[in-house]
Amino acid sequence: MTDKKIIPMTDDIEIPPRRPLTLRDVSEASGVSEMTVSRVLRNRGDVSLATREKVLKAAKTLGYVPNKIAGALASSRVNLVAVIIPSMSNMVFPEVMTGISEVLDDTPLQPVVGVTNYLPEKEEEVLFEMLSWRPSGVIIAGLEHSDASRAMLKAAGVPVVEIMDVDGEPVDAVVGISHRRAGREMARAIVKSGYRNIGFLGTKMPLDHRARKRFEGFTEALAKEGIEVMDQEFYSGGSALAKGREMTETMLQRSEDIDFLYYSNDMIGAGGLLYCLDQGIKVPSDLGLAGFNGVELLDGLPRKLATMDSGRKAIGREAARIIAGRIDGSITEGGQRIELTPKLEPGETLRRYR
Amino acid sequence: MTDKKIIPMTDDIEIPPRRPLTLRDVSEASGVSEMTVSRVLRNRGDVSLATREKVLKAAKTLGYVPNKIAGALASSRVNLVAVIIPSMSNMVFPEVMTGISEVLDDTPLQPVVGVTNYLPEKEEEVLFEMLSWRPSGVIIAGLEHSDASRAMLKAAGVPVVEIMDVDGEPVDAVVGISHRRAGREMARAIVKSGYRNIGFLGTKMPLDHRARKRFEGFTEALAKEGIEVMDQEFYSGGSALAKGREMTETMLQRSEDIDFLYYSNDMIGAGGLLYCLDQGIKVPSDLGLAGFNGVELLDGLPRKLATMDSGRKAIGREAARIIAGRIDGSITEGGQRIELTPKLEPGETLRRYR
DNA sequence: ACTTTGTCTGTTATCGCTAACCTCTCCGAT
DNA sequence: ATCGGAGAGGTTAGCGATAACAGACAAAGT
Repeated sequence: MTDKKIIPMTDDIEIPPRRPLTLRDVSEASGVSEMTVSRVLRNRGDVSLATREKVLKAAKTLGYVPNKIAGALASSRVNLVAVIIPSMSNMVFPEVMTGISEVLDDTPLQPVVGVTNYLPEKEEEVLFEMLSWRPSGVIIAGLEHSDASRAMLKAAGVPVVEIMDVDGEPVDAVVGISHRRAGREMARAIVKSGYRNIGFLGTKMPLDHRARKRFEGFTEALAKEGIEVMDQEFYSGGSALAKGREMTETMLQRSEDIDFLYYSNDMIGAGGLLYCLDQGIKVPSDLGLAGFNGVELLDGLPRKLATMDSGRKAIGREAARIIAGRIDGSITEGGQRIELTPKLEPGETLRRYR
Repeated sequence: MTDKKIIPMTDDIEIPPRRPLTLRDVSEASGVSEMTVSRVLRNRGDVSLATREKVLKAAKTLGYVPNKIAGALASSRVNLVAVIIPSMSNMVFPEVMTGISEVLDDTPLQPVVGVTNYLPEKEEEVLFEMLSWRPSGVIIAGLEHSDASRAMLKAAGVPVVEIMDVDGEPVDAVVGISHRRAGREMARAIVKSGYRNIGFLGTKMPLDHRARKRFEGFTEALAKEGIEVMDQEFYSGGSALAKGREMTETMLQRSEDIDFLYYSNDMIGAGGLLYCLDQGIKVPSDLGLAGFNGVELLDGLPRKLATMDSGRKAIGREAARIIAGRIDGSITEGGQRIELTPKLEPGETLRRYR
């Protein structure tokens, strides 16, 4: 207040700050200590109404944006939750994110996303990078990680929730469904409907452990009925819908007797369905179809594809709840395990119970 | 090295560190100064091979993860680029992200995503939050921002690239297409194909400025031909594909003479197309259809929907290039403007030139 | 032998903020 | 009058890294 700086007076009202603003600038502008400004800006401790308003006004007119880097370092509190997922471009992870955001929006926490493209090395990199920002929690897809990744997760000293899958050993908490079981249940439903010559069409199979586990559960349950998968086809890359068409065509030509196609996800399943309708193949009487995930896209198809809802939004919500609870102290122990039950949605591409 | 801590000796070999590791721990473990460790870990300055190896080994066995918060504060360098987009769940932004990542992967920079759900207030919040981490650059969708947001962007003192749209005044650089022009061109193509009774079906229209501008350009070009949009229908929320069906049904019932439907995006367009095929409506002879975006999903449809590719990946790449260039100093001035040209893809839902 | 140069490593002072502690005032209870 | 304690705000010391400068030492030049 007393020390005046020589400011070149021009016609401008705003003096664009070359150097980014700090608490000190606000403190000088409002005539109180930096600490008080800090208190006002964080709504901490007792500050008189008058001072509070003075400070807020100064901060606003200056356009002050607090530096969280400094804040985080000083308080060793970071309101970030690392979310590590394999991909953003299929319909599944955006929905998981929605569930996570829904819950975190009511907390001071903020999700930060890292994408691994289903590559373990990339996962390791992304994890390392994210942990170096010292997030307050980690949500990570899948249970399969490199040793180094697991070590980092353990050493991070923050809550970790592995999501999507429960078939395996989690580092800490886990929220998901059993994909093996999902595969088994679908197999049973298919057999129950009277199909016997079954083909499997899959995606990114070496890398997508969840798809792999579904396939394993699927073949296992079929084996119990004395049935073997008649044909299989894998792909990766390209437009899933178009790939679904192509693969379906290929398989139907190769294996004429086939009467059911189980797809590793709804997108290629939808492609297959559209292909069948185009070709005038009678679905579900001559050929049954099923996918996996329960994406809402299916609602717009001419016929509703049989699928199994994987509860993505719920998974996101539960995972976020665990993280939030552990951070705010309302949950004290770790290692929780939430297994959701996928629901079979028979749609219209599975013969009615016979 | 000299001061021994009392550690309860158990059978475990690893002593899980309760307190997160710091440079000091590595420095003590390897017998050199913190500074040297820092140099090794960042590959800066000269360090003898012997020391380097010693340090790296210590860091690895301890499982040290550098604290970027401290690093960023000390160096006032943050390798993050804030990317602010309205939504993650449609197909367009994941593709933009792909373009961005492609370019940033070759740099030390890392994208961090914030989602606004098309809400200006949320955009302001997200922007504030991200700027408080002092990113090295900002990529933000759209040219329409609240005054406060624009002020923050200007004051941030980092390169800003507004993407997707070029119809308006950017804060700094801009990369995108002209949606007004896209609308106009589509209108011309439609009229040229002989359609006259044209309906428009749109999404999230009050909030999605790009869709609005396309609509404006569209009606403007039609007006030049003395044509008025015959009917229009808007929606928000729900499964886009299913909504496309519903809206199409509604409109066709309401306005019997209609012979063309222009959709504000490919997803609802695809829904409309599927509906028409279901109903046995002759596309494109009795009814023409067109969407917008050029999403790859269209490749799998029974008939290829007319659309206009918005070059999302290219937009992401160009934006990232500007940011990267400005940060590494290879680009010195700001304010660049890159207008990409959307390409009409007539597909099979637009009558051939008559 | 003595400076010069370069290589490698250590020391010191921040970066912008917050935790923890401290001071001062004022007011009611005793 | 004295004391306790709440309310309001200030002071000091880091948080964990890095920039910038400052040695130490060995090889090289004169």
